[in-house]
Amino acid sequence: MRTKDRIVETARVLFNEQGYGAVSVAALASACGIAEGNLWYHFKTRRALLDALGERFADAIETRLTLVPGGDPVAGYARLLDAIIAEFRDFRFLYRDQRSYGEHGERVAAQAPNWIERTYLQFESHLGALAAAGLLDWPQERLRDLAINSTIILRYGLDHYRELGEPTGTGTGAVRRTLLRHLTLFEYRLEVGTAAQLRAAIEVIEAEALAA
Amino acid sequence: MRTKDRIVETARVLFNEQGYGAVSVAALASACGIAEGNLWYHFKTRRALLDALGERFADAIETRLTLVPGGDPVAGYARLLDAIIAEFRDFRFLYRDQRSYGEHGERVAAQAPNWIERTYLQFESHLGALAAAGLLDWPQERLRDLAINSTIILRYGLDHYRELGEPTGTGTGAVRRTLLRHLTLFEYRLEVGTAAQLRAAIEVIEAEALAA
DNA sequence: GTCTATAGCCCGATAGAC
DNA sequence: GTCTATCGGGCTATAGAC
Repeated sequence: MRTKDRIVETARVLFNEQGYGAVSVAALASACGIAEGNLWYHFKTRRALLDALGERFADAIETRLTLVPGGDPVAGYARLLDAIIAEFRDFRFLYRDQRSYGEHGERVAAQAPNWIERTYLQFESHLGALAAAGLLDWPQERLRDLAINSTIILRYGLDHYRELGEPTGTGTGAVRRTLLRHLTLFEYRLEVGTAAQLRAAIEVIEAEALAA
Repeated sequence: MRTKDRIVETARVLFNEQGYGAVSVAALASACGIAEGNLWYHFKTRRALLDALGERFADAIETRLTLVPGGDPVAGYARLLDAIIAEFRDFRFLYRDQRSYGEHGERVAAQAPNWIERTYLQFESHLGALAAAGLLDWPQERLRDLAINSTIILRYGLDHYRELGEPTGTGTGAVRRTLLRHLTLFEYRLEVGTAAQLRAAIEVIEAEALAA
């Protein structure tokens, strides 16, 4: 199964770099160092390859969604930011190139709206934990709006900075800027030390992305 | 020149509906009721057609960017919302299908970052006008962040609701939801009557989109 | 499992008659 | 300006030898 996995991983990287529609099966096989026919042996259709990546994507999301507040709420929120940014980065083409393939695979198509709703709830619970600990001064009834707006800004941050003409590759600071942008939504209501901790966490996430 | 204009307009609608990459020149010619060769006469390359649409797009943006505060700041802000939503709707494929063509045309590619920056400033000045009139209670130093975050949420609202599995065509309420979503950023700091006026304006914009 | 070879299709673009 | 006819190329996918 080693070749099959290498195909999937190489495809993920190439799709992220060049776009799903711009990577032909021939180019992918070449990048894998195998013949094109061999790739067709492992994946009967181009679509089957996309679906395999969709399954990986679904697993990553479900894992991230298990992150619930507990212990230090600041550290918990930093972990959530780290995980969601990694998700956006590792499966960027799935977020970006949706028009290049008719529809997602069954699992992704069926679950995507549900994942977004649960992401809202996840952010709401983490932000609620900060509020409950007295670190975030935010009224309960506006917590859901804050969670939704945070999710949207994190989700589209990289796309937005690309449209602004800034590079979005690793080490360009686009991740950092996206995280700081979402922080502007509520930083002025954070306890000073908490704000500093989150800013420090953001620098760590950016540095980790650079190392990876 | 009537045929040429009809090609451009038909292309705009089809690209918005089906995506730039999904509309072949043959399909476009068929939709225009002309032969494919005739279309090649009017546009030497598929790319030339895209550039023609890019010019229209640039004109629409420059027109929208001329909207400056003056007179009633609430009415002025409502006009801005109306114009920017129309822009997102009329040239949706240019915002959405950027991966389907290598790069934008010269004018769009060169100006896009500048347009975004000026849009930030435009929102900042309109929100500032509301604040200056005592209708929005928002500190001067956080006005720019509010403007940027508003811009981002308006820009990606339709995309987000589509990912949420909701229809985004005309009359589906996606425009309304997008506008209301951006309003959650500062509605709680608006004077009550102003909030009501903006909500009413949003209903008008949604109704107009339905009629058009 | 991996390869070579090739079928079959659709696309963007051209040539040339009217 | 508009048409019909066609070319060359790249792509997904298949057939079959090793």
